[in-house]
Amino acid sequence: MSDHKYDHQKTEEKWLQSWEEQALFCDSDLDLSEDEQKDKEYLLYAFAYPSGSGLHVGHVEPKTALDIQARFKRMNGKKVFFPVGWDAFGLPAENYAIKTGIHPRETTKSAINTFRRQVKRLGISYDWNSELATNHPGYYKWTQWIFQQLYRKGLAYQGEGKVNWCPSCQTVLANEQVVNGLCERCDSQVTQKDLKQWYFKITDYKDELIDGLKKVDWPNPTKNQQINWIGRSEGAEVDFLIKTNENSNSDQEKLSIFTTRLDTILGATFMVISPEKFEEKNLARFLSATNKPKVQDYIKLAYKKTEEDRKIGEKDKTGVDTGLMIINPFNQEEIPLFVADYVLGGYGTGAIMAVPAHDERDLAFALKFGLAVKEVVVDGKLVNSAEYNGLTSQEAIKKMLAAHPDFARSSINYKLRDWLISRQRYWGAPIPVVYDPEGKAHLVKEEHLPWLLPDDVDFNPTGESPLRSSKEFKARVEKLYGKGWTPEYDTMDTFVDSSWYYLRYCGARDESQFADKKRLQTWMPVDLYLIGPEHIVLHLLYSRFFTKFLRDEGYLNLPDGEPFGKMRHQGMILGPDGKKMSKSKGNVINPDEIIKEYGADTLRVYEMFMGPLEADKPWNPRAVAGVSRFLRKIYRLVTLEIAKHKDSSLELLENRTELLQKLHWAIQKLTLDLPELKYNTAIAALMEFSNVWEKMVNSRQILLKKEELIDFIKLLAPLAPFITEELYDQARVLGLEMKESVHLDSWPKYNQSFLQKEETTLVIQVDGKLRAEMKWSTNQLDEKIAIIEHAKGLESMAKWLDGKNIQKEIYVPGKIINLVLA
RNA sequence: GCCGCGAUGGCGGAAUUGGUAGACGCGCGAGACUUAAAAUCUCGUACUAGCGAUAGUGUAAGGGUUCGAUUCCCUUUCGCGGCACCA
Repeated sequence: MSDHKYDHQKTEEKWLQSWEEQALFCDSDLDLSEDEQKDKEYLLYAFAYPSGSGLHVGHVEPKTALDIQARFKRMNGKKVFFPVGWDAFGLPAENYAIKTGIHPRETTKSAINTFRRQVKRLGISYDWNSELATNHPGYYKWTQWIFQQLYRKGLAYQGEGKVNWCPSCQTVLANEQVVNGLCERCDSQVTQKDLKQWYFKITDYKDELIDGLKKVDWPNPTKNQQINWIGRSEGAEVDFLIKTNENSNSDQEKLSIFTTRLDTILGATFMVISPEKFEEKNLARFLSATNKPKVQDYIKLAYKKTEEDRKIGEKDKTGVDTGLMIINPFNQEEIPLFVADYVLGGYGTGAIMAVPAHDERDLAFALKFGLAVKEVVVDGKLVNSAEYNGLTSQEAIKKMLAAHPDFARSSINYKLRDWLISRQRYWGAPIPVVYDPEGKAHLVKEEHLPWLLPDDVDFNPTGESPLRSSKEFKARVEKLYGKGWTPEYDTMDTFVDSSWYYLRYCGARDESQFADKKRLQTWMPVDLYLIGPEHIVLHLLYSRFFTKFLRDEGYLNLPDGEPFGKMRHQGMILGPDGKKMSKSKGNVINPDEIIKEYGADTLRVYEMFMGPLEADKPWNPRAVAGVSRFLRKIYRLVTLEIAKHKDSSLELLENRTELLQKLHWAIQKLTLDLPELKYNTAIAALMEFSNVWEKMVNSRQILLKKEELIDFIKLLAPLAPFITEELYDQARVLGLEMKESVHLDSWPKYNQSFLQKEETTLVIQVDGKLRAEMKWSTNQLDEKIAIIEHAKGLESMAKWLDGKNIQKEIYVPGKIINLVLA
């Protein structure tokens, strides 16, 4: 008899090589017939940034989860497109270059090589023919092309924008590099600096970005996050007047506020303006000599804070009294004007009326500065509001707007801002713009795309964009456009790269267009997008914006304009200590080591078994061994069964009902759970079946017919592709007709007749507490009266029912009986 | 601070159109095999009381709706993700 031990290392490498030779999943033919298109399945994993430290067990989870989906769908006859790529531009490679002098191109290349090797070792069935990397000129040519299309439509424009600036390092800092307002490298105080930068006008699509969410199958919380981010709110704009001493009526300064609670306007006891708006309107000219320096000091201080600090610091509110008085147009009341940074310059009108009785932030501010609190809505009705008393909030708003069109009008505000894409960095796609000697911007001519990222660049921070140090770049522009012309030195935000990669997959090698039009038609939209929760807002919003824009330009026939039909999220794999894995905590698990010790199948199945895909889950080294045990047991059981079939003296076991019930139950469970990505319960079902099987294994008779044995192998194949391929191969001796690979075979079917039991267990409760059980024939579960009578007559029920009055009898068919006493 | 999510045995988790809480795995305990160990297998394992049958308690805390709540509603606590230049 053969040895039933499984050598994972040898076996996995054998099949890896075999799959590679057969090019099993590189369906170079992405051009489907119309008939085949109905069965298309485009599976997308948020492509990864290839970090220098290699693949992380956290990467393994979503890749495996989608791979299982890909294999399951293929076995169910779908045409699967499962591409792979690398989000290869970005800050870490550049920072590494500053530190070591090694060019980001080199580190990125070797990081991608490492990732590619590791991903292949996991047995992820990607279509490598469509592989792409955003730093490749063949890719970023089209990133630049999209920039140019946006520019032509007026959706890319230049404006002033603030950046975090470290005066000591002489460099722009990412928010991530600012820690408590200090530079992470040198601990200097970070300041804000104004720069002329490029923006994409995503706000043109704000309403469609909200409405489109109705058309997609995304988790509701994700939709809500997007909706709240766009932050559409309906309200009113009201003009207040600043009371100044110099002028009487003629040119009184207007100050507009936006409010969603116009009904509370008679409860406004002060007004707050943002530092930015105060400066913009030059209100300092009205200040008294004593107030002026005070206010200006405050504004200076506020400007030093980053926006995030301002938002987070909201609970400890700061502000300064300007000494100016503002006139509420609804009752001519004079209220004081404060400058405070809890009001943001960029939202609404940059000024608010403060109603401390009905707004928590205003209340906190009022309490700190000793300001009046006036209640104007009680039990849903207005009070202290003159002619509006007694009205509901809604009625009051309507009446107020109707009565005073001269200074109050309804208005809709959005939190969404335009997308700032300029980065003063090297490792990104150059913005394809040149400036003429007068400083006017022109697009780089299309024949000059890709507008190559220069190589002769000094990465060390000098206070200016790194591309400025390239002689080649300047010379190139003068040569192509004329003397005195200069390039744009900034590069694009890496979010621009990642906003359209799922389109580029449909034609990754196409040099004549951003993607193959026919393949876009075939494969878009994406059928399942799996991304981490950290991408919920920005990446998805930007991608949807790009898709809608390209559709509007006629490049994409996608009526909904929604790129991702169904989307789900994976959770985070935490360290064994339950904390986020990080080098500094020393709790990082390396997938290579797990593969070496247990094999890729174990790693895959373990990660899928840890818990629900979307949950954060801590790593448990011992539980990995448990999964390995499970797979080795399967190997033992299957090879033993194959051996039994070869022994002609053995016969099929007669009473196999329990085993077959469990098998068909498991087939059903996996058929339902796998498409729902409920892998943890699917694996549990396979374990339950193998437990039943194992208990019978000492029998000298055959337990599973040949076909049933193959069905079981197929059931496990999407989850553990290596060991199942090996077992499938060994099962060829059974002489059944089989495919070249288990992964090309079809998904097993379950037989309903094994799933129905003759008797059903009913639970009997008294006052909602479990007291007894009874069995009842499954096809007579609608006999309510007989069932309740039987339950009441049970011997074990006597002690609960004797001498008691039953007030109510509840029967839930097939489930419970509840007898309610007093 | 704002937006979103979560909390179930010693641990990861299972169960929700409201109907037997704890599937499956880990760990732990006992046993079998073995000279022994490893490996493997069998049985047990929420908590409290009891030899046991059994009874009571129990899904972060408090309250509510219901015949019945892990599931629905309200309040609170704690934890996680995002907050526009990390990707």
